Amino acid sequence: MYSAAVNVTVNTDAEGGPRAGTADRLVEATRDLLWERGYTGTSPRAIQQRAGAGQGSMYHHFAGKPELALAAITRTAGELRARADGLLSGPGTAVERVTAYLRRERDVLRGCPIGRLTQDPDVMADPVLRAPVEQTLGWLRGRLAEVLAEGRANGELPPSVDPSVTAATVVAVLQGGYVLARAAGDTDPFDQAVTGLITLLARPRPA
Amino acid sequence: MYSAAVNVTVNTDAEGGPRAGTADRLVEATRDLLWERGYTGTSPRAIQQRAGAGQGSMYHHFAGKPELALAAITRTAGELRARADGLLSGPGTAVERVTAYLRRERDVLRGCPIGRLTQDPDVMADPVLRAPVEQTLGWLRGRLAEVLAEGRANGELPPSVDPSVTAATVVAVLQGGYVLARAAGDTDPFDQAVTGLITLLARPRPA
DNA sequence: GTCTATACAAGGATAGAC
DNA sequence: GTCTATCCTTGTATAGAC
Repeated sequence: MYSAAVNVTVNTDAEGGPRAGTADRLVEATRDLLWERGYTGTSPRAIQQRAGAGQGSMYHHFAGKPELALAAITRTAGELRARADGLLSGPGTAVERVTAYLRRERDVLRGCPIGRLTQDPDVMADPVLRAPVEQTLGWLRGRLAEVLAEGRANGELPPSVDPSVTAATVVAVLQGGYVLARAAGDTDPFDQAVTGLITLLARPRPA
Repeated sequence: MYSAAVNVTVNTDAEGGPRAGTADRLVEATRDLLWERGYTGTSPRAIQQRAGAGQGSMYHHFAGKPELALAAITRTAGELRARADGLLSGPGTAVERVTAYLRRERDVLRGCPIGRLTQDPDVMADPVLRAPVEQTLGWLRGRLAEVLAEGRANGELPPSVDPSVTAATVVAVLQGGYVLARAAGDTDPFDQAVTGLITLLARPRPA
């Protein structure tokens, strides 16, 4: 079994930066590769090459591929959560904050680094690797539901808009928007999906 | 280069059925494995075992993994399109047909067999394999846009509902719903995402 | 901590017998 | 058409020297 904690030399440089320690560089390389190629498509060799580390070095810092993946996924999940919370807990009305989150700048054609893991059977089959994926997306739906509930409470949104249900719709539009954009090789479908949702959400209530 | 045409012995049995020809069984096995494990995660060996065919047999019928994958993807794309069109061109008002399509029975936890290929870098990197993915999802958006345009024309939907834009939203909710369901290990988030969308779509227009 | 050597299964395919 | 033998590369890791 491998644990969530990773031994990383204390390092004042930014994570993964040019002067980062070897362990950090390995984690950053793994993050990139998981995002691009998924778990199955990512080999230890490829990680080592991208990190500029040797075989022995990698296995000194990490027990193997699953442990490295866990470190990578955990770090990515933390960042995703922090950025989402920054916008959803920021200034503005409820609908404005949800809109800001939907419209925030994204690397659309690369897709969601957490959502994509959902398609990786080896990740989903391993409870340890799966947990951060499940938790992150679960948290996001919950946080969005809170904001939507605010909006309903203060009359921005009609009573027909169930917060939990609508939160699922919002996250689904993002995750699905990535799929459409990648299929089309173009960010347009993503932007359209988001625009369509915002239009439906912001439509003035029936008098 | 491999082509889209596949030599399949004329066979009165259902495709992939118990008495299907070897070529058909290979294609069916490939379809299953692509759906479950993606392109990178699917080996020729695994295909042969699932199809009950030997090495030599497989390479007699197909030039290699990419050609098999193309046959599998093409068949899956055709089925997806036929089923969607059946509902979208069926009876009922525009909103009813879109709702019927959204609510149709699905193997939610397995996800979309076409959408998932979007996450496979080796598929997306190959124009031949990529084309059916791009076309199928593009066609679906277009067909939905037509139905939504009908709905707007006859007053079911308000003028604010742009058909193309909303079609992207509809497909995104489905594709993203799969992601959420798989992450949660539960079909609920999918159903919620769909319900949320239908609620927003069917909301009576402001007087 | 990092390097090199070694190991062995699996991926992906070809050759030629039957 | 199908089977077996063979081939080379890559995936994933261990062992031990430096």
